[in-house]
Amino acid sequence: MISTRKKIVVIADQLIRSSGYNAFSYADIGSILKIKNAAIHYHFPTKAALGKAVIEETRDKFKHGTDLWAELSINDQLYAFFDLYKKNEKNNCICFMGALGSDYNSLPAEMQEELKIAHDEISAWLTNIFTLGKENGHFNFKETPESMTNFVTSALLATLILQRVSTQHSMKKMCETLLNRIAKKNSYE
Amino acid sequence: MISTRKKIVVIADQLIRSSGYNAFSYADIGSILKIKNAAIHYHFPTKAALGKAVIEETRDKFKHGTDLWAELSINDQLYAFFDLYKKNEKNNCICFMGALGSDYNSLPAEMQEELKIAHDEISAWLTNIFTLGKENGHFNFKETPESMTNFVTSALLATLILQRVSTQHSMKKMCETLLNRIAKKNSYE
DNA sequence: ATACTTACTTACTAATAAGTAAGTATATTT
DNA sequence: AAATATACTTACTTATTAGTAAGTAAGTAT
Repeated sequence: MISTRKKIVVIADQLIRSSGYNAFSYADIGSILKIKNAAIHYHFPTKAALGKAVIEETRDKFKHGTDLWAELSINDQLYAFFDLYKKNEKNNCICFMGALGSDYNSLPAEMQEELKIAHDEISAWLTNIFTLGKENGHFNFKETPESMTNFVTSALLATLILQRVSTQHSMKKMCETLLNRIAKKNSYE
Repeated sequence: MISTRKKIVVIADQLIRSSGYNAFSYADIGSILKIKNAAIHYHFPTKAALGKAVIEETRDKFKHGTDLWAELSINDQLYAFFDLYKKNEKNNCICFMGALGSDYNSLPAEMQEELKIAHDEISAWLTNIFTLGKENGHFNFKETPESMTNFVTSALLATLILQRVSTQHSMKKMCETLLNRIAKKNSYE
């Protein structure tokens, strides 16, 4: 049995990533869950608190997910990371960083801070993957791991956004292009 | 002397790219221009019409800009394109495609259509640059020009967004990385 | 001189937003 | 059995939103 609180966060997350933070209201969530406006305020006094909770939940999920991948090979961990974006593509959602980063200046301060922390955590994880992959010879690229992290997260974030505007953007193709640049041999797929 | 109509479009453009389409109101524009709400409605009956006008203006500026570049070398035209993003970086603005693409599902239909046209025009121009550059040997990359266009526009769009969230993203570095991948020799800067 | 257009202002409406105060039913604790 | 906490609903407030109707001052055309 999932708590109402949890359900609210899940729906808010979907609304943020499909319509944007400033485009959804408590009424949208209420009508989906068949509860009143005030019930959502009971769990999250302000919209900022709800927005922050969505980012926290995303951080938790990422931490939990990457912990589960820890026993996989470096290659497979990178593929698993790519799969997160392919899943978003399938659900017609952009990633939370694309959704909230583009609205950054209109976000409440507590969400801005939380978003920065989330970005740093994801970047740190991916940079570590690239560092290890380079050390043990699985990966072969000239740039620094940090630079490659910026490169890859940028490409994946933007591909989700641009898919809405044009049919020519495909996550599968983007992942292949990225892997060609990262790995010695493309053993993916 | 700049018309009020033009001023409204310029300010709306800045507001969209700094705060987002759903985060700005006619009141914001009115307070900047010291005119009343209704005066903006006189020029743009609906917010959708204003939003559409902003995209049309951006299309015009791009068309005009690229026409002026037509006599430059292929390399210099690409650098000029990169400079558009560096200018945005300086003004602490994301690009209109990043701002409106991420809010795509909450945009009025007439803006969605206009945005798709704008994307196709920009993609077509850049793809042509890559095609010509490849043909005459200035560029040297394995992917198709179309694929490279997706790659480059994604990287530039996302770099502007992610700069808000992290100091580690630099447009200068991203452009260098991209040029390393595009050109035989990096003659840039 | 009169009619008409342009570019507004004043003064509003209806809808929606986030947020709150007070009450209620149900379960849990003491 | 009484008190308390949980998870809401009802009913509201205040602010802001996009949008409109009617009026006006200044210029332009006839």
